[in-house]
Amino acid sequence: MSPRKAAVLQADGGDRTLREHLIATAERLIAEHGTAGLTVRAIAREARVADGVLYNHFADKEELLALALHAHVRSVERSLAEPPRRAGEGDLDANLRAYIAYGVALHLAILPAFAGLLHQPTVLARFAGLPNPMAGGRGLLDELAEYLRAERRLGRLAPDAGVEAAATLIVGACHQLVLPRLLTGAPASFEPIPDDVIDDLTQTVLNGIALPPGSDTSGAGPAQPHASELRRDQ
Amino acid sequence: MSPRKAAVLQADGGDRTLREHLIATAERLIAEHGTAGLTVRAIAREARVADGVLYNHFADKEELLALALHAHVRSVERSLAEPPRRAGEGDLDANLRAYIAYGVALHLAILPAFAGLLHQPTVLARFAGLPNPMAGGRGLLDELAEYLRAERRLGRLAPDAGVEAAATLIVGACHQLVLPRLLTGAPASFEPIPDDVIDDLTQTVLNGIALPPGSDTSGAGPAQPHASELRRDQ
Amino acid sequence: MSPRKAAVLQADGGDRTLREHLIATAERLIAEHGTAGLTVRAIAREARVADGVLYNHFADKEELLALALHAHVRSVERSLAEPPRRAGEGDLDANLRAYIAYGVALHLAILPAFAGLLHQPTVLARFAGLPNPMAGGRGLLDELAEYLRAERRLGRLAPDAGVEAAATLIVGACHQLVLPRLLTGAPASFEPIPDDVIDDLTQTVLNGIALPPGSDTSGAGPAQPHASELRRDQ
Amino acid sequence: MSPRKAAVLQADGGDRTLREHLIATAERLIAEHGTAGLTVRAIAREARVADGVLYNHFADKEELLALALHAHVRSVERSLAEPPRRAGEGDLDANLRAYIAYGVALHLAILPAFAGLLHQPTVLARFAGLPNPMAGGRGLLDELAEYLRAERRLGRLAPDAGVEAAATLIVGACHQLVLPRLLTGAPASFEPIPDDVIDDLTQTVLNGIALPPGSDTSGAGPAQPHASELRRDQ
DNA sequence: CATGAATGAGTATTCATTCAT
DNA sequence: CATGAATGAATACTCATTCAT
Repeated sequence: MSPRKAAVLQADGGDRTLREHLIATAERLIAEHGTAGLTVRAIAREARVADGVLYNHFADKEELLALALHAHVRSVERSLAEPPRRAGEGDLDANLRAYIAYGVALHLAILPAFAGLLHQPTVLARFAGLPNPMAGGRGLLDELAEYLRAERRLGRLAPDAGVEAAATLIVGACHQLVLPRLLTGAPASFEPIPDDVIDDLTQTVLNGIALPPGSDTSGAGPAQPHASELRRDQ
Repeated sequence: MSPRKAAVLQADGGDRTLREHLIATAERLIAEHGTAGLTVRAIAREARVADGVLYNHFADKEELLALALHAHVRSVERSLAEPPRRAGEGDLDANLRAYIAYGVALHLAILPAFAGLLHQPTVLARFAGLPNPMAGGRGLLDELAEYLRAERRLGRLAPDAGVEAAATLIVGACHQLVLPRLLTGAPASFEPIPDDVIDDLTQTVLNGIALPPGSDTSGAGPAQPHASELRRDQ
Repeated sequence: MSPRKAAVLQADGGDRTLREHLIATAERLIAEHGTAGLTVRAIAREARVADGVLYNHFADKEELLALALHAHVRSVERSLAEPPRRAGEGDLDANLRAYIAYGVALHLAILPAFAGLLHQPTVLARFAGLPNPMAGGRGLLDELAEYLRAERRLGRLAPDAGVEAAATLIVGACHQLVLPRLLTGAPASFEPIPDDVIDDLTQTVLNGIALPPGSDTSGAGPAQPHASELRRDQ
Repeated sequence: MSPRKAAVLQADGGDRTLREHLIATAERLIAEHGTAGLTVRAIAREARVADGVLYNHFADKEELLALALHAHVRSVERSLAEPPRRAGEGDLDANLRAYIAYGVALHLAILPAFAGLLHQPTVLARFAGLPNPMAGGRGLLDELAEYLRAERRLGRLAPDAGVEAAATLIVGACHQLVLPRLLTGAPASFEPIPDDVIDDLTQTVLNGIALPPGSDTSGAGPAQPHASELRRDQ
């Protein structure tokens, strides 16, 4: 008399609801092929489940997609070595490098999934409504800014360091390293970003590109105020 | 002797070809709603023209899209104050700010248009075949890197400045400032980025966030080598 | 547990699948109007069914056409008295007549269906892939030639009889009797070929048209070698 | 003040009307690629003439096609060595062979053109209304029958020869030799029919395939009346 | 509550025909 | 009378969604 269970779940341990099974299946398809061109039928077939079952558990395709996207992001986050959350520990330099590596890996895994949804505001809105909406760049950005703020508080960064700007630069660089690949190649099988590129980004953010203090281009005093004198005081 | 003219062109000034009219219409639709979900019929209806007329002027939808995209990019570029191409002129600080402002505005206007095409490589390929394929991020990146390299050559930047990294950071930041908006709203409704955000980015790239030379957090010597000593020599 | 059933099937006896219903409908349309100009929508409308339903049961239009064509050919074959397959039995004369009658009736019913496909080789290829690909003329030709060869082996035909030629003549005559009708009317309105036409063909193939042996037109010897002396030995 | 002339005609000698030019162009296209898939635009482009000009000279596409088809048939006829029209002259044998060769060549050139029209009754009706509608098999059939009738009258054929049947068999064989090629291969570049195939057909029609007079299969008298005794008298 | 066939609006593209110039 | 761009109905096919079983 209890409600029928989908065959595919009986084959399983049986401790997963069909709803969860569908989300997991959609998540896997999103991870493998991105969101674009993903049809309801493909999900149902991959889940070894009837087409219409989706509508017993979700309002529509968009709700399922939002949930699957969410699950995808969370599982990507889980699979990556977390960037250092505690300021003051370890090498500042290495910590920053870890953030960059993390951001690149995160975007590499997540951006393709979002690419197909940019014109589906309802999916994104639903996604935003879910707990832990860390993805999309915003979450990482805030976390990094917070970390940098803490480091600044601890005196490991310049007291006038533009931490929000630095966070934007770093997370943005992660996008920039990933985007060109999305425009040209297959979603999977991307080669890793070379270490020296990440090193250069780290050092450049730390030190900037202005002339070092005391240098002189003309021999007759600085033609322009030294960068360190410009800091925040413009 | 001349063939019939489309009704919509007679109502107009009348000196525009239907081909131009169609490109302009598609361009407007792209600017307003992005490329994704843009149908041939929507373009024809918006242009107040029969469905099939498109194929009298373009090989297929993709050709029209590529041309409209191109027109969109060019008109955006035309509407923006160009960044300084000549190194050594003007304020380095102001030049960088101009680049950032330009990049942000460019991406703000252009990214939504490209977003829908991430999975239609053929349109992108056709677009790349058109003259002035500067957009897409790549062009700006190279141009900025080249500018920075020239400034470094002129001695207006640190001799060991990571110009490629800086370019990546800056262009990436432009993406980062725009991407979150893509996930929430319609392209047409995007507001400009505040000036102080751009200023902060500029200063941070120029000066970095490391502790200034000579500063000391513990009074017992630097716990870690000073940033300027790390430069390129690790 | 079972999914919905098409409304049109409920009105029917109800024991037919929609797939069968679609094939039968297409078959009827082919029988009535031939294959050419037959659209997917026409089939769906005639079957009182939604447009897209076709693609739940067939890969594409061509598969349905090939199957309907196949069904048409089989039902025509079933409706016709089969020609004698065993040589040596019955009247040679009557056997031949039966072959001709069969061929004419077959072509009369089948040629219009194939006519529209002369330039759609893919449908023909799929059709050829189905079991019992006897139609199209080739099958009947081979079968008839084989039958005649057997009769010759049994001594019921002249030892030098041109059985392949005879088969070509007979099957060709079947075409010839049908083709002119294709050019003028609708397939459904074709009337059967009169019996005496078939008789004449039979006798002419059996006996030829040359002068009988021993006859003489001029009284001064044959102006040309007698036909029977020409047999195969020229 | 005289009506404008199409540019393409001025380049010509100028003694051809545009109507004739269009018919000739369509004829050439039909000869090269058949009737199927032949578009009005293709004809106009090939004729180097505006699309709409067709409708100044013909009621519609179908009228032009019927006329072009007619012209095609006539020009094919003109290009072929005519079969012997005069009975009593030459070798009967050779004459028949010439008819077969003619029929095969005629059908090879003409059938592809008709293939695409089998479902356009209006084109065919218009074609039938034109003078000299010899094609389609009917014309050749009648001519051959008439020739055979004359030979019979002259005593060069059996007095009870089934000339209509023989004509049907021969013309039909011509179809049969051509049709299989149409179903499988490219319209052009067909290899010629081997001479011995034509010889066999000729001899078989002349002599039939029945047992020769006086032969006996069982030694106990003919199991069935001899073919020559069956002639016309059943 | 699962099933999966049925639905039908929607997609890009073609092409005979019209008609202002 | 020629022009050739404009027209729009038609084509095969897709896919999110529904619903009787």
